[in-house]
Amino acid sequence: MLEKKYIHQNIEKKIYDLWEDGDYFSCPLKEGGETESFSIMIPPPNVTGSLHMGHALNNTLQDIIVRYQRMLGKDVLWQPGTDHAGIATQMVVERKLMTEEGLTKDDIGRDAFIKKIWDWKEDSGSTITNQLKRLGASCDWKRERFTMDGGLNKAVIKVFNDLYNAGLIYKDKRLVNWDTKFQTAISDLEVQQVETEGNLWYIDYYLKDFPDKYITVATTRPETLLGDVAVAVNPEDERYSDLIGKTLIVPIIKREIKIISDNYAKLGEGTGAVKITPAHDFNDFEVGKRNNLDVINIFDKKGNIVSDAWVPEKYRSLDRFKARVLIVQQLETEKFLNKIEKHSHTLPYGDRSGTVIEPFLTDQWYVNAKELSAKAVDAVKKGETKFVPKQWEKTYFEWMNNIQPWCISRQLWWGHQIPVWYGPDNKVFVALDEINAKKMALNHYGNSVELTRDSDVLDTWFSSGLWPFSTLGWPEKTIEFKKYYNTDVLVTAFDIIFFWVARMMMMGLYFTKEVPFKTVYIHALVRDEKGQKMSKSKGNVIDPLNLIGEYGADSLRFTLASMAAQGRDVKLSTSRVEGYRNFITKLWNLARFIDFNNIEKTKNFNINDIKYVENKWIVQEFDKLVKSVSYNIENYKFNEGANDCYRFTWHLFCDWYVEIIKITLSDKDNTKYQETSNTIIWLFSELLKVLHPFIPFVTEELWQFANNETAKKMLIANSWPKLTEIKDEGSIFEMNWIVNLITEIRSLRSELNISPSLQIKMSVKGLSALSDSYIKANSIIIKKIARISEIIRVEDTPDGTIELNYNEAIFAFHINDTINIPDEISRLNKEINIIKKDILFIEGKLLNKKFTENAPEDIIAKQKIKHSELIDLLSKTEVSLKKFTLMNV
RNA sequence: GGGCGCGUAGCUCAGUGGGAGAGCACUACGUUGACAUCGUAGGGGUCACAAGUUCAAUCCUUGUCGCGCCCA
Repeated sequence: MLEKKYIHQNIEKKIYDLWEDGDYFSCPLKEGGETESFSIMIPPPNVTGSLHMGHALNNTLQDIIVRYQRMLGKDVLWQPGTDHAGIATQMVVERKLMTEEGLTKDDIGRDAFIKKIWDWKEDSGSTITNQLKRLGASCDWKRERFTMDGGLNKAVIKVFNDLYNAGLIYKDKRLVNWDTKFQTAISDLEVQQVETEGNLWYIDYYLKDFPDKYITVATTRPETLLGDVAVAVNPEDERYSDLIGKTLIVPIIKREIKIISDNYAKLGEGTGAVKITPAHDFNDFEVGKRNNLDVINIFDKKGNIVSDAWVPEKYRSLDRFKARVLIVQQLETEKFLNKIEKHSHTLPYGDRSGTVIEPFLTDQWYVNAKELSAKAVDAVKKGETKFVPKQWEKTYFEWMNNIQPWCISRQLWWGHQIPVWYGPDNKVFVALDEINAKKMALNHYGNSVELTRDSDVLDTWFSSGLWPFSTLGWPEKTIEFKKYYNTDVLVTAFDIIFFWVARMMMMGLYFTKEVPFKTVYIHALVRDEKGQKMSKSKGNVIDPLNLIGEYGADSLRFTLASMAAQGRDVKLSTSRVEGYRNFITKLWNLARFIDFNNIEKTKNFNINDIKYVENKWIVQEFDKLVKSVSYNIENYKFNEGANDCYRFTWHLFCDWYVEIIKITLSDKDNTKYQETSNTIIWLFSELLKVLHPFIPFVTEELWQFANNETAKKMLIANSWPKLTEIKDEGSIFEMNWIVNLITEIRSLRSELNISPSLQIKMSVKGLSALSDSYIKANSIIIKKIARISEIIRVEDTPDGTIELNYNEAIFAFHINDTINIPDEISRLNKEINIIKKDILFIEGKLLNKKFTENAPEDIIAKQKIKHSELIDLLSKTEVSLKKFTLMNV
């Protein structure tokens, strides 16, 4: 016997262990070409991360796809793993080191610190993968990889060498986004532009040769005047045209700088004159290059003012924000400050550190991304990789076409150390390892010299970019690589298109000559119920693990799937999860109904042999479901697939089919019993298969119940349902006729406030032969569900009955005692008015020549049929009304 | 400034060139040995606004208003 309730807490863990113990997640890796393969690479979550709603959605969708493809019989690999997340991980371990031992990473040194990180990874690095298991993710855990694995490191080093040798990696001195907290370069994608209320300071720069004349420049960063090398004006600006080439004195430091003409100074903006600080502004850097200006750096790595001799003593080593205050004070005292205006502008913040990012001049390694991007763009244009929904291609092209050199070096300790060694004269040797570097050095210098390895590491995305093939053992020519590359689909959110999709496309095409995935499915972002991005600072985070704990993983999965409409964000509310939890319960109770009736699978039952109408009807409806769910999963319409499942299970199977067959099942001697009991257990069992990708736990548990004796394999390893051979439109029509009739009777009863407990007699007039056969065949069903005591065929409907016009017939209900004549008159009048309005509407169309001339025939025919039906209904309803009017006299 | 998307029931969202649907919430009633995490029935919508295309527009086009996101 099944438990009275589905208690997910007791079952999910048990089922998951059974799957793992039975090795159901491992890719079969069948050699040869007979079995079609299907592969997905998980977007590796950050190793320091814990499961949030985005992960929950992302992995639910992947799991649906993967379970479905497995059931189709394909050789499926879902490759899991985590990303070493340079800054984030280093930050976590640094913090831990400080709280537990009171030490900084510099106190213990690089090697010891890296060991600490590995220790941490050993202890805590599997948090998120364990959470994915709770969600039900059926990844091939035995193949789990980490972007810092030895094998992946080998791939990274090879890629660096190859790209360097091809001239696609180079060292350059440019401005980078500098994080003063972590003291490393970061990607511009890791910089958040934040709208900030600030000031615009107007500062007077006096001319050297005309001490009473000055130019006023406006700046949001007065402290950078220490690094000023020019003031630019627009060549068209008449106000300044005679001043170009003249010398100005920078306030405070008294540096002499030139007034230059450059289009960067905009005519209408501010005073029209801008100070140029090439070392601390991306635009100024370009102006400096155009005009051959010096580059004067005023900050150290921490964002403090440098302590060079030329810097006034009181500013040396001073924090950049304190320096600003003091410099403004000094400008004011010395009368250089013209005015201050409120000004809102955007400031760059590091998304991990939360500090203001500085443009900073450093030596870094770059990948010539422009060169690599061309093929990545072509591949999408040619359709080798398709974006779903298609609109995201635009975003991809937009970014790819404006791609900047990719800065790949990071001044961190945690990551793949750059395979570059420097000779005593800073000569660069790029090699696979130190031994090879030494050989190269020996060749170059003629004697052995001391080499120093570049201390920087590579951007995390440099290694994640290789993920689709490095996880398969590349650069070795492994059978995994042959079988599973390229992958079928990448499932991810749009915010990762630039970070990751673009990089995998570039790296994949360069190194494997193939696109890394045939499809990129971009799903929504999960927001809270008000549509706001979930964030810790807003406190609106819904923890998926809490939801799993309360409602079960299946409920959460089903909710996410049913809300994953393409091109729209998912606004999640717990009431929704609760609603779908009820769906799980409904399914459970369906099983209990079968259980209660002691129905078990019998051998030698062939679904194609069934002959009773209700069974043929529901089986054909089920075939429709199978087709539709397959289509919807294959086309990434998860919400529609989930809703199909919901509708069929609840509103067809439970609400109608089960109710209809209850009578049959209550009597083992009923002629329909054998077929019907076989059909329901067959159907239930097949339905579990269709639901399994969405709600794997409860379906697996019920599968055990439904297949007691016969189940050799767990549900996860069973085949997706095949369509039956039953094709009988008549049975569908008949059952719809019955269902609609019952619905009408129920409506009428409710409208007339007839107690459900009251069984009423029903007279029927004017049935066609076909309808009559329907009534005959299904009278027991009608009586039971519509609460009818007796069905009598009559020539004329008796007086004192309430009449229901249904298709060609009239159904009259004998409720003399409780009848309320005035109420019935008003009910009929209301109905007549509605019918008349409908008739007018349709006649408006049919009398319109333009409509009859232009509209397609089937539409016109439909309208005509509807019209005649309405006319018929009207006349019959009017007859009913007349009878009551007479009675009312 | 450039780009993308969204305004449909009280709320959260589907959907379609031929009289608009779901979940939740709401109202009334509870006959039934699967299910009160339930059942039956019901109320509730100028499909943001305006113009255009069309025999026909919630859907296509354009514009307006409001909202969100991405990029600079």
